Order: sequence, then structure tokens, then C-alpha cells
Amino acid sequence: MNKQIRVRYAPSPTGHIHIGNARSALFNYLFARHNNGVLVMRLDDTDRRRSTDEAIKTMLQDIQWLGIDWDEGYLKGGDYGPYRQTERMDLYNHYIDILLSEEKAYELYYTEEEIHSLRDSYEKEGKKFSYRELKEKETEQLRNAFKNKNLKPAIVFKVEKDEEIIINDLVRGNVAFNSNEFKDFVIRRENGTPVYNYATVIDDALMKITHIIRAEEHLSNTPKQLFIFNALNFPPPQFAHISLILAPDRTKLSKRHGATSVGQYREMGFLPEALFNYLALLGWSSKDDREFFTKEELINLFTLESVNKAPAVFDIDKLKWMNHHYISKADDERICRLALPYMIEKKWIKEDSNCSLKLLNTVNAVKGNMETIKDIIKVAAPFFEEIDLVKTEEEQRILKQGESKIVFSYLIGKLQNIEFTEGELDKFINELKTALKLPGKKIYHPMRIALIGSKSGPELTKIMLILGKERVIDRFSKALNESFPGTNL
RNA sequence: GCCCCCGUGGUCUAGCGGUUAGGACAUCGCCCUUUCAAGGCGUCGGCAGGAGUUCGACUCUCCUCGGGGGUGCCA
Repeated sequence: MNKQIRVRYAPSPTGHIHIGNARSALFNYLFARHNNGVLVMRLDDTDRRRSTDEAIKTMLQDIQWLGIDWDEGYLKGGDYGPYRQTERMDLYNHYIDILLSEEKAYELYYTEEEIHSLRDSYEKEGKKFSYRELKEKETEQLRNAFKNKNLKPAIVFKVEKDEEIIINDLVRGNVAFNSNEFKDFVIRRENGTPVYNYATVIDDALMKITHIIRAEEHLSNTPKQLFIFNALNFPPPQFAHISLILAPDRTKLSKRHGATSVGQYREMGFLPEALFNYLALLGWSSKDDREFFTKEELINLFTLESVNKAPAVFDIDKLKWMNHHYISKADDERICRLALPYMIEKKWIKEDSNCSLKLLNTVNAVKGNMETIKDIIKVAAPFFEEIDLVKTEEEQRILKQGESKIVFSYLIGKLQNIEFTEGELDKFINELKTALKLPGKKIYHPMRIALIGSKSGPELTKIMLILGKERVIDRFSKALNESFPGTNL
């Protein structure tokens, strides 16, 4: 009885998916899946210069990497294609003809340059500029001169006066405009290409889109689109305008704020499910206090009603916290594979290395201490490089405290005869406290600093297993000699 | 300028006329501990301001202020 819900994601393929766009895609995806609807992927590529095939490819890869797939549209096909605007020119032109014949639009015999300078001079004189006025002043002579120069007129849509227009927005409620606030606007350029506000209407109508979920920046132009829906007798869809994602300085997130694209976050070592989860929480929340959701849970819980109206600041610290959580939970094999490039770059391992058992063990030991995959180069360094023993004053102090001498001496003596297996080492480490009669802190802190140069890190057993007997004893000896020169065993 | 949207701690948010204004990230601190992490506990900190309406406003109305968006032959 209810008609099939159809939403669309219509990016302009400029190469990279902006975080804000990704969030729009995400909400469309969640909404479609939640309602058993269809997500259509359409390419708004009328701006041909920017829309290279390469750009389209990277863009779609980023979307898929994030975990968003679509049911219909570009690369998938469907009943309402083609799904690239550049391939739909006949359609746009067809409806232009209708508009023209019904006198709901008109041809403008001025070139773009002429319009520019006219607009400037009008504004200089403080007068309002409008296409309508220009059209009224247009003469037969002008038209002929224009045609003789082999120029094509732009097409302008006629905005009717005194129309009240109300957008019933699913997140904002009723938003009212008066048509007098809008002037006639171009819908097809001199060069024959349609303008966004026009093409999007034709596409949305023909593709039977039922809900348009997009960023708030489009809200003010929605009346223009509604005028066209009405003029062509297309039933208008429902709208839902979600608010913008802001940078910490509360302005629109842009390049000068650093990383703004999905691809950049991937390169920085974020996991797709972390970004997915975080983005979903930017402007939407479930009624309980949960923060971690699987994709399925999100699909289950997502509704437009619980989308927040206020804009949200993108907080990379919270993203990192979330990423840390997902990395800790992820399996070693995956993290290792993702970390491989970073380790290769550090020349820790060979170019064509795979995840050996040893690497897997290392990853297993350190993954709880990573915020991003890239952190592997920090947290795994003690296993691949000789460490710099003296770090902070505090660490130095710990190494030099009297008990440390006892600890190191004991370790160096005993370890020689310990078999380096998990069971043996566990047992050995557990017995240290009783053997040395020292508080845990006095034992384990210096040990860790001697082994990895920091008092925080993976479990001692894991560290020692990975380093191996020789290096462990070597590092303890080094710590002993440096902190207590002249000590003889 | 005009039009539109928004305004709960530094940040993300819950709240939908009566709450000690709840949770999360970050900060700082404590506890626990076989270190660290994790976990547990706590500190700091908020309804932009002003008028109404009401017995009672974070919640409703209006104004002001602040932020954002639109006003292109960009999308």
C-alpha cells in the first residue's frame, strides 16, 4: 500500500568525497535500508571539466570503502537511467521545450559576458537586476544580431509572483517562502547544459525519488526546485535538510582546516566502521546512551525524526577514541595487513612482506595502544629499532631508583635459564613479586621502560616473547649499566 | 541589504511545562592492578540574553544577540 521509498545520492564527482557529503550519503543509505527502500546513485556531472573518469572512480571507491552501497544507478543500472547527467541531455531539453511552449520559461538573448557587466553596472547604481527586465527590453534587432553571431540563448525560468511556498521538511518542520523573494533564474546555459537546480528536479522526478535527504545549504534553493516541480506537474518529493558539519572554529569544514575527505581519513589510518559510526552520530543519536553501533544496528534505529537540527563540529579526538575501540576489537590479521605499508615504509620489513606469525604477534601486542593504524610506527618501534633508553625525567628517575638495580640484576641472572614460551614467561613474571618482595609498580615500571622505553605499552609477557631472550637480556643489561655504572654481576 | 536555518558545559548529544538538567569525547584526579591499557569512581564545566504566557519554563511566544547558509549561466 505504501509506495516504495526511493532516495538518491547525487555527488558531483570532483575527485574526493567531502566528510559532509559522506554524511549525507550515509543518512540516505541508512534511511533507505531502514525502510527497505532503494538508494539510487546518480552522477551530477554537468560540470564536465571537473568530472574525469578518474575522479569518479576514486570517489566511488571511497564511498564503498566507507561501507555504503547502492541498489540502482551508476554502474548498477536500473529502470530510470541513464544515471549520469551528461547522458541525459535529451531529457532536460525535452522538458525545456515544454516549459517554453507553455511560456513558463523564456529565451534570453544576451551573452554571459553581457549579463555580467550589466549586473555590475546595475549594482553600482544600486538598482536591482533581473532577467525579466532585460527580457522586456529585448528587441527584434537584438535577437537577430545575436542569432547572426551564431549564439544560442540561455533559458530562463519564470517565477510567478505572490506565491506562498511551504516546504514540509522532515527535519525542520514547515519552512515558508514567498515567491517574490525569488527572481527568474537560468535553467539552461548558453552552451546548452542544464543548471543544477533544474537538472536535479528533472532527475528526481523522473527517477521517482520520494525523499531528498541532503545538506542544509540546499534549503534556500529548494523553492526554486519546487517551482519547477509544479510547473511541470511533477509530484514533489519529501525533503529532509540535515545541518552542516563545522570545523572547530565553527565555520564550514574546508580544506584549510586540514583533512576533509574520506580518502584522507583512510590514509591516516582510520577504520571504515569507525568513521561510519562516528559520522552517524554527527547529527543523529539514538535515544539511549549508546555510542557504538554496528551498521545493522544503525540501520535498525535510524529515523529522520531523531536527526538534530543544529550544526555539529567535527571532533577528531572523539573519532580517534572510536577508532581505538574498533582497532582493539579488530582481528590481528586485518590490522596487520593494514599496517603493512607503514612498516614497509619504515623499512622494518621487506617490500613484499606478508603477515608472518611474528608480525601478527606484534600487532596483537600493540593494537590496544593504537588510535590509528599509522600509530603502528610509534607503538611497534621498540620491536624493530634499538630504543633510546632515556626519555622523560620521570622515566629516568624510575630507572635509577634503588629497587631497579635489584630488579635488573635479578632478571639478568634468572632469565638466562628461563624458556621463552608464553607459559613459562607468565609464570616467571607472576612470581617476580614474591621473589623480589617488592610492590608491582617498582618491578614492572622499570622493566617496561628498559624494554620499550616507556612505562606504558603491551603486556610484559608479549613484549618479551616478541623481543626474544637475547634482546631482552641485552636491554636489561644496558639499563643496568647506564643507570648504575660499574655494577658487576 | 534581503530571505532562510540554527543556538543545552571546550566538543557530540538526551531532554519535548514540574528533572538534584542525564550520557559520551577531551581535561584533571583517585581507585584497582601483574606495569600501561581496559575497567570503576570522581573533579571542572552548560540551558546565549531579555521580555512575556503559566502556579511553574531548557522546553511555548516575541525581541535582541551570536553562528551558519542562500541570494551565480557552481553543485
